Amino acid sequence: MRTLSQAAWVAAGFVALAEGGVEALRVEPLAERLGVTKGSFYHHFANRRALHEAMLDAWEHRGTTEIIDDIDAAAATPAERLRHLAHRTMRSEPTNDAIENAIRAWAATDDVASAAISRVDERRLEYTATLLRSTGMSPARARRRARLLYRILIGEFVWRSSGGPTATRADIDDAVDLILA
Amino acid sequence: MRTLSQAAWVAAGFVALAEGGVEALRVEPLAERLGVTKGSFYHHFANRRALHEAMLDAWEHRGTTEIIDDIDAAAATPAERLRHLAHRTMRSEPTNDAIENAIRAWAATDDVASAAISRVDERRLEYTATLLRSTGMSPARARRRARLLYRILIGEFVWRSSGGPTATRADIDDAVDLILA
DNA sequence: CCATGACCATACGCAACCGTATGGAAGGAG
DNA sequence: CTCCTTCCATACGGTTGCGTATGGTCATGG
Repeated sequence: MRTLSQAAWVAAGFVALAEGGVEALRVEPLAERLGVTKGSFYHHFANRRALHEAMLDAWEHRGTTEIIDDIDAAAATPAERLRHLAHRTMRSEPTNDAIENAIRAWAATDDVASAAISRVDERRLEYTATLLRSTGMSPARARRRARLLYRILIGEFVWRSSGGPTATRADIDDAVDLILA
Repeated sequence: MRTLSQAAWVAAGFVALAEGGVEALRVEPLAERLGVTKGSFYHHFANRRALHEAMLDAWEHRGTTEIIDDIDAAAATPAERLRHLAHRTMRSEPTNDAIENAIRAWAATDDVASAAISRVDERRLEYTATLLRSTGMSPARARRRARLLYRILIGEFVWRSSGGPTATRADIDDAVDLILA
């Protein structure tokens, strides 16, 4: 007997989130997509809001440690790690883009989402600043340049998903060079 | 007798858009906010979608010519104009941030919104690239740097509205200096 | 076996909206 | 004054979705 779990609902939620934003996180459509009725949903979750918060939790965990570990493993020197971070952002899957952007847009009107994404942003930012300091940059400048790079990456994500151009390899390398200058 | 117009509905729509995103653009809540009933709405618009498109039209006109004219009038040299453009973005009103971000998020799932914002982006980008070329930069590099600056500005808008830090004057000046380097 | 709990279907009440149909008030044109 | 148009109120039907209540099924431990 094939039975569902909270995780299955969360996974389906991310698909819906990527396709239609937060407003697409509706119980009955999700149930139909999963081939069950909402009786199942309300067995696993107290209400719609509980799914939202479970999704934010899951995303927060994946959004921090996963990326950082991956980059640490893939490159050795700080400059190479920065480049890898930027390129990874550039060629991220469209679904990931859409999820991240949907959550960021969501955060504009939801305090819990805002708090979650702020924690993720802060960890990524601190990681980036640490890399920059490792290249010999002063702490204040490293922090400022990290914020700048982070703005560029957010801009790339958001612009791309609203019809903008995809950054080329040269674009990314140019940006990283400027950050390191 | 105080009577409404399409423009009044569009203006109320922008307030709602800034507060709650596209999903807040609902006919009956808007009517209540305006102190009328939806009978008025359906006199001025064929349906909900017509309001959406009227708003996109209005926003597209304001988002291009207005800003560019303002900057051309406020500063003379290309470098000064770039700096003014960046600072203007930095200290834009929260309401404008919210509207722009809401439309950009909207564009991820709506073709008409996507087309509108793409036209606005292209005009701003071309304007920025022209400024950069005026400083003696090569066309290809100017175009690339313009895209980079645009990513920074989008990142600033979006990040700020999702709980991120507001760029300081030093941040902005630093970024403009890098773009011009 | 059978009793219990996990998992889900079904059915219901309720609320928020969309869009339509219709009539009424108000002001100007003739 | 009368008619016509503009603008809006009221009332209605229909859809979508939330949350609850209740019962059914199936596996499993005792």
